[in-house]
Amino acid sequence: MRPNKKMNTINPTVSVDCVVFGFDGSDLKVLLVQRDLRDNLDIDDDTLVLPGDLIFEDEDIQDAASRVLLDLTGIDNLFLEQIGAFGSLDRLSKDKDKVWLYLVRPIPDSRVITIGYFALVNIKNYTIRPAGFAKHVIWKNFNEVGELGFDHNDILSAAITKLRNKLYHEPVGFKLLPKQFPLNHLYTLYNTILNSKLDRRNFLRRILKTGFLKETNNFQEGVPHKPARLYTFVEKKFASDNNQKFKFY
Amino acid sequence: MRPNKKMNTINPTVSVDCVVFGFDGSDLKVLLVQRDLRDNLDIDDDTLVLPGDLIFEDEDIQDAASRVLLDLTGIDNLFLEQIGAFGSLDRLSKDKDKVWLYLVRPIPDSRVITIGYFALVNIKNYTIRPAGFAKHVIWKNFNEVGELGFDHNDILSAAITKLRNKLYHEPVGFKLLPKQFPLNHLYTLYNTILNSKLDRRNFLRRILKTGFLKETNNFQEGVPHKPARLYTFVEKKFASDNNQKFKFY
DNA sequence: CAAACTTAGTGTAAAATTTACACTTTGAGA
DNA sequence: TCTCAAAGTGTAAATTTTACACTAAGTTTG
Repeated sequence: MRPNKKMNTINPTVSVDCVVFGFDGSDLKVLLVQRDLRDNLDIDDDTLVLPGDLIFEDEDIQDAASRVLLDLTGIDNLFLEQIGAFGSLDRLSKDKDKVWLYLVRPIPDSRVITIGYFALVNIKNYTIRPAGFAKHVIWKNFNEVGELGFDHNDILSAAITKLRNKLYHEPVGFKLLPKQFPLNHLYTLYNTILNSKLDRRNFLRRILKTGFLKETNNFQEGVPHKPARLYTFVEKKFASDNNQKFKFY
Repeated sequence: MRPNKKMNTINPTVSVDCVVFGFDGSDLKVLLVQRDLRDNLDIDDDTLVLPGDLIFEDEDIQDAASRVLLDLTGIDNLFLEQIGAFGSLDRLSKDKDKVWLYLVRPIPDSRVITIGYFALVNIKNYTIRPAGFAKHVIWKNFNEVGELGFDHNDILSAAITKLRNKLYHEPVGFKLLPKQFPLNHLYTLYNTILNSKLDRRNFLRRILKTGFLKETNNFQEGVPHKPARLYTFVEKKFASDNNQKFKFY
């Protein structure tokens, strides 16, 4: 092993943690893992945490985040954006967290700085979960998230703030929906995430005026009422229009 | 030395780098250091870099950024905000960067992830620089920044983007100006940083309507024309008004 | 098959905001 | 006292935002 070649060894001082948001049509959801089940530990600890892991020495940080999500959930190649670095000195100092660290980490006392990422997924793509994941990966309603392990509530707070800001300035809502969706789903999504009650007609008019939506000739199926027309997001249009003044809603 | 007590040892894998913006009345400036002079190296390398350093094991990241700025410039206690983590695998791989690393770093080949911070200062507070700093610390016009060491151009890009966004949504322009300032300085600042040519009357009206400015009974002195009235920023008013829809200009 | 139910889909007028635009005033300096 | 440079100031037209409620269409139930 040559000195300059780091053979995929673990970097014990830097980790990534991912906030994965989903939307089920009425609630905003976050992907969480129960760490004792994930790591096959036989301890009295049902703490939920964000999916995350230490990085490898020769691994790009964002690649590490992708790897974690792929390993854990089978979700590949998704929209990922950095939230920031979290490095408080006491971020690993809760008692239960220490127990866990001593059981699974090579250097349990190491100071670890974590880089938070956030992702938006269409939750329907992941309702049929590979069997192995079912036990320890859960979609939790954002509003019902309790105390998480480590400093993960802080990371989650930063993520929701970022999501809300993005919703105002970039067309990201679509990432939480299927390719084709009725406008009312988008409307509900905005109201849910922004905690608001927007005027429906004004919302529809404005969202259409942006030009990011294209109507299809398909309609909802299997609904017990008049089926709504489905729309798609016109991905191309955004990059060009990407000026500072853009306000999505 | 007890095992859990890390006696202020250096963490060789995590650093901080700071983008300090200043405004001299007509140009946006960035604080840069010439690393060979800073580190007393007798090498053929006049590369400019952002002020930065490795962190200590028992040091909060943001505290590390503060320390760097205090050590280097005498600037204490300033507005600092995280930009994000930068960790590309090749961020330290330019030839000149490697030479420098081998001369000053305990573990020159270590993979280092850096956390970027950005700061806004009133440049006038720092024109009288303590003698020791004068040689290697410079205020460079933002538009004239060339190739920096490491990945510091990337960090700078992220910083300017962040600054421009903040200018739209938060009253941060004041941090770049003295306590009392004429409105035209603020106007020039916006035009300079946003690369725009805003309508002057509309700008003044809107900026006053926000309620964040209070007129004083003081006027410019020593100017060869009608002295303008000076205004101050009413710090308190912001936090309360901090709603999502706020658009500063 | 008719009635009831549920959500889809649609327009307008008033209010508020934004935009474009140019001349007079004031103090300093020559 | 004349000149210069920036300060300071208003309005009308265009655009955007807001508030607001009924009809249409498909599904289900009796």
